[in-house]
Amino acid sequence: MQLSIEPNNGLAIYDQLVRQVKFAVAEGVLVPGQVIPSVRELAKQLAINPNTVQRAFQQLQDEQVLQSLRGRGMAVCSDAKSRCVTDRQQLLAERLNAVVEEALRSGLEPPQLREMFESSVAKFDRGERTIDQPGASQ
Amino acid sequence: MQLSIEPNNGLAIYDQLVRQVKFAVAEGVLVPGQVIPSVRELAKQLAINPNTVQRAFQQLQDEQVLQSLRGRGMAVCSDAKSRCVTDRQQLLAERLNAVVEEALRSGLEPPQLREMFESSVAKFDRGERTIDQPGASQ
Amino acid sequence: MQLSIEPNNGLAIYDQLVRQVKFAVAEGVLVPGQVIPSVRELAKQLAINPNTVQRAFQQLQDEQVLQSLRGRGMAVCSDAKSRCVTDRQQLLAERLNAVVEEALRSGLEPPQLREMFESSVAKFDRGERTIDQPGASQ
Amino acid sequence: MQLSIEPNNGLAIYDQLVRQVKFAVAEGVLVPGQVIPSVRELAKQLAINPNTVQRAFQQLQDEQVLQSLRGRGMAVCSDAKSRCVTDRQQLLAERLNAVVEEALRSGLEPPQLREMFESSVAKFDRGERTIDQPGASQ
DNA sequence: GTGGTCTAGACCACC
DNA sequence: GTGGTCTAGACCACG
Repeated sequence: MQLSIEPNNGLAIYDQLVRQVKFAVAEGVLVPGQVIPSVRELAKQLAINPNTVQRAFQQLQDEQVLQSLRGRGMAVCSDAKSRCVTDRQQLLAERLNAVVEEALRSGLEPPQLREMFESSVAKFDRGERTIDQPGASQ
Repeated sequence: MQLSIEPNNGLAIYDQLVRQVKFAVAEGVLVPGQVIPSVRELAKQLAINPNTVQRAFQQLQDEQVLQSLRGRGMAVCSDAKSRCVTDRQQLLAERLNAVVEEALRSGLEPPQLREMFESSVAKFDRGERTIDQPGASQ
Repeated sequence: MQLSIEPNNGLAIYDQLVRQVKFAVAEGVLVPGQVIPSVRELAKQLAINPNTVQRAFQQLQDEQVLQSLRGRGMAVCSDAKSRCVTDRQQLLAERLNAVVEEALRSGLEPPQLREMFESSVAKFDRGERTIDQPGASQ
Repeated sequence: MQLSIEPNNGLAIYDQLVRQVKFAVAEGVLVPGQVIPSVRELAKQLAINPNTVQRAFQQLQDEQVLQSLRGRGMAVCSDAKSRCVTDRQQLLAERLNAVVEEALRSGLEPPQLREMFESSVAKFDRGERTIDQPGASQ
């Protein structure tokens, strides 16, 4: 698993962790049953406070994405994948809706908005990404 | 001018005000030179603290959208409109970019994303909006 | 007498008036005994609030630069000139002192400061002034 | 870091703080990356309201002199020094220009002004300062 | 009346 | 512990 945090991007660090873990599960990078690195391990690796990792794990446990295996660590819940997939879909849909609504309400015409949208897709295709994701193109 | 604040939507109140004023200027609801309602007036009208309004106005002054006329009130800067228009365009583009990038990075294929996008546009066209805009549906 | 006000230069309007009148007296543009334009006249001419002019005159009266002649208007006090001259000198000296002190305290060396000073003098000589003063160069 | 505020000197307290912090960065008293005392700490130390300190810090953040490290404090931006140095130079130049211009416009002749200037420099050299600077006389 | 500043005290999210 | 936001109420300078 490859996690990365961006301080000061407006999102809380623990929130970035929660989202990234969910995404990893949704995409199959993390499979149900798999034991993930310990709190201390991750904290050291990401150079953040262990409390912050702990908080993210707590939330993931509350949402039944992770479960604690006594003495062995945290593992991905067996039924987490479907939950994460739909979670992500819904989250994306909501955000997309919000942006589209604001754009149209502010007077932008659908054709212009469509153009902006296609431009964003094209920009991604050209490999302009804010965060590198090695191997993501395969 | 019709301002409205939504508490607890994640955005600070003063930030909501800043954005709404900028949008109003961008759309011509507020025209350059126009003197806007006083701090106390707006605070009473929106049922928030005058300091909060003051803070928003301060930021708008820093960004050269408003200017203070000593003893007379706050007025829209003469060259504020173009600034606000480009501001809004850029802000929307950034948010759209972010959503698109996240969607594609998480494995969604462009065709599916396009479908979601069109669905959002259609939903808006059908008049499903979080905030009513009287008469906007025709 | 030629007065001019610059709104929003940080200085209060009534203060600008006070200073300009004092300067005019110091330079002999206004001579002792001379009756100056009425409050209403000046207010209309400068497009400012009569209250503001009144306030400036009040202060000038307090400082014995102007005196009210019942039914005739405000006139320059007979002994105002010397007072205004020294006033101005002292004011300038204080401000110059303050700038020099801050510059030197912040580590700037006297030669460099001298250079800045001469550059300012030269800039003025070249006619680069923030406020036009027609005929001032003769 | 040694900050001090002078109430009622015409400048707002938060503005005095902003300037002093910038100066401290410009002179290297505060170095990039350094975490400065907390809002509450400074407020207690200077006997002013935490909100006032917070306001100054907010402005310094807007000007990219400080950055907030969530939960850890405020730190000097890595590229703040050069910005602060030029800021200060420019500010001093502007003030010097203003004084020189006013002096010359009011009829003072360059030689006399030069004399006043040298007198200010000499006064500083003799150690007459409004604020003590221990050891600065050597 | 207007904006600008400051204080006091509270609550929140984050580390 | 940290910074960030908000409220309540006060005082000032200005027009």
